[in-house]
Amino acid sequence: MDDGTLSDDDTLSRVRRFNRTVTRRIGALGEDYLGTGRPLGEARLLFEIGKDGATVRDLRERLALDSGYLSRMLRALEAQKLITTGRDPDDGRVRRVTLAARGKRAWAMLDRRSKDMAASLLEPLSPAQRERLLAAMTEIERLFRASAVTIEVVDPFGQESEDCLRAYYTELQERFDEGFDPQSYLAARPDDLVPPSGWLLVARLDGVPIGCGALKIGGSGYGEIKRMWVAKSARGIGVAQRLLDALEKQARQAGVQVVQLDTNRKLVEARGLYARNGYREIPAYNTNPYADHWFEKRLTGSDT
Amino acid sequence: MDDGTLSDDDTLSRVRRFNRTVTRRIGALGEDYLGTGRPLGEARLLFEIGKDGATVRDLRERLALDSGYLSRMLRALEAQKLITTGRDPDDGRVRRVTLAARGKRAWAMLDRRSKDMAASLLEPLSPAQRERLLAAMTEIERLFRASAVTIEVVDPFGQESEDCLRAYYTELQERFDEGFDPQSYLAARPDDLVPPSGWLLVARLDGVPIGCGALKIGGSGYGEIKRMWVAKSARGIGVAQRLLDALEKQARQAGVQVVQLDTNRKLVEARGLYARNGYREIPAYNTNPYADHWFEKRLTGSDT
DNA sequence: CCTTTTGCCTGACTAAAGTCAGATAAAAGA
DNA sequence: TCTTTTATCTGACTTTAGTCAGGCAAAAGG
Repeated sequence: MDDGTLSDDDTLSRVRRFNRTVTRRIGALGEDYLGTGRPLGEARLLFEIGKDGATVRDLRERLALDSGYLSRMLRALEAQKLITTGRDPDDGRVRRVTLAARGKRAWAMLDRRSKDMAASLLEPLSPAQRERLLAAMTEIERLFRASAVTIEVVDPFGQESEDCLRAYYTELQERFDEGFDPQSYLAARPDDLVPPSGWLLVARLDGVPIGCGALKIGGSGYGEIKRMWVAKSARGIGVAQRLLDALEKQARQAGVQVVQLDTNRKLVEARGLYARNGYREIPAYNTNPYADHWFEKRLTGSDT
Repeated sequence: MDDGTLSDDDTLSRVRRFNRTVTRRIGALGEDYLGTGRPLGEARLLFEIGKDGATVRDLRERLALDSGYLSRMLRALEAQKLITTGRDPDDGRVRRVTLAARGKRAWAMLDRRSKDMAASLLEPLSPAQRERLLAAMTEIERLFRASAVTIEVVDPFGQESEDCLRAYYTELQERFDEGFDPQSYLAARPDDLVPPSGWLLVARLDGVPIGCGALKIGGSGYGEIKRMWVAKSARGIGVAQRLLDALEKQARQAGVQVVQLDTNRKLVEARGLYARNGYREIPAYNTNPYADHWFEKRLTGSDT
């Protein structure tokens, strides 16, 4: 439990300090936002509607606003002739909001201000400093994304499971030399992934599935890892590692002593991941036509 | 004017994206702040009062609040028995605010939440990722600080001028082998630094002077740079470079063709700065007892 | 000692932000 | 078809955040 790094007070205060610094800096910009003479709420709303317009439902979700409140603000914007609203052609309940000419101008002004603000942050810096700032920003964003990834057990019959599986198969199809035919593949059936005989984990970023991994319990202390997949857009931030950790933890809890898995020679990153995590290559333990390598790992004392 | 880097749309959108990402992440914390059931303003105030208490004047300054508004909030906290107030022993006009027992508990809770939040950001990351996150945060803070530094012409008879000069002299005293005695030093007199016969520039960070530099106009196209100083706490973020740039710009505008300056052998960074900026070492042009090196630079076509 | 200045407080406002309980109409489901 | 759900709107509120004009007392300056 005592993690050393996490309980380190200094580390935490570093993070808190960063928050303070950045909020102050960005708070100052927020005021600039207001510099348009419009209340912040309206400005944000206007900005969020964007050039292409949006549905009210979408806005409500994106800005996390009370539906009544949003409706009122929209009407205020309408009264100022900044937006026009109309029914959504596909669903008569949904309203579509579009920027009117004045609204487009207001939007452009907000956009300009936002750019100016960003520029004013860079302006006093030397080219070298700018480069370092951008690099650090990119790094922070990546790591914030990484930190926002959650892993959860899901129903293998659910929608998300299906979406992940389809994405997984599509990827295999693209990458395998021999192509990929789900029919001939030794897939785990959804029934095999219902606890306690198996688990399907999904990794999400902002609610959207971006990876999965499954554990199938076999006989006499054996377990098999299947369906390891991470969306291209979310690679390089340690999602696969976390999925693997979670699966192994789950396996341990289920009394599994040896975890096995197979993989294709084209999936190099996967092989690297398994090697890093102490998986040893073993002879084929199944006849999966798409498998070129078979691995196993003996799980030792629980470490959590 | 066309800077290339600054007008680069991609660079700006990078910055804006960072702002969005971070605000969202930190906005989520703001709500956590609220998770205490207290309005944000009160929570911030309570937090700012801190374990040691604070004077009302201090709070007003730190949180940039209207004095009436602050007073009202304090009264609200008092009504909730979170704080107690009393006169400042040194100045009967000033009021001191101290956390009462309940206030201390509330404060501890806010502190806990803030820590938890920071921890929850780190928790999903691997040790290597954590390290990189902290490094990037430190870098961003440094560069934000750098970007927040402003440079302005000030009155050489003013308070800030005096403060800077004293700090400058103290530093010289510490660093020169031979010590430093202002009396025997060939200082620029304040009168020499009043435009248009001279300029005194002060660099500020959050309103606090952290550096200065002066330009003294001599005869026949000559100018001399004096009083170059940057506070220890603000070194390594390019303040001296910016001061030098500003002084040279000022010199150009004043028709100066050659800038001269002297410096002591112990001020190595300064010598490096001048060398980097095209200053050539020349024979002694004065009899300053503390000078070991004399430099000059011929200013060419204006570049701004 | 008298005038200013400083620090804090009060009263009287306002605007922004947000909540909540229905009402209404379209779409989906049984 | 009838019910239920979903998407939005309206009206009636509250809370938060903030401004501004004085007012009073302590301290500082002359």
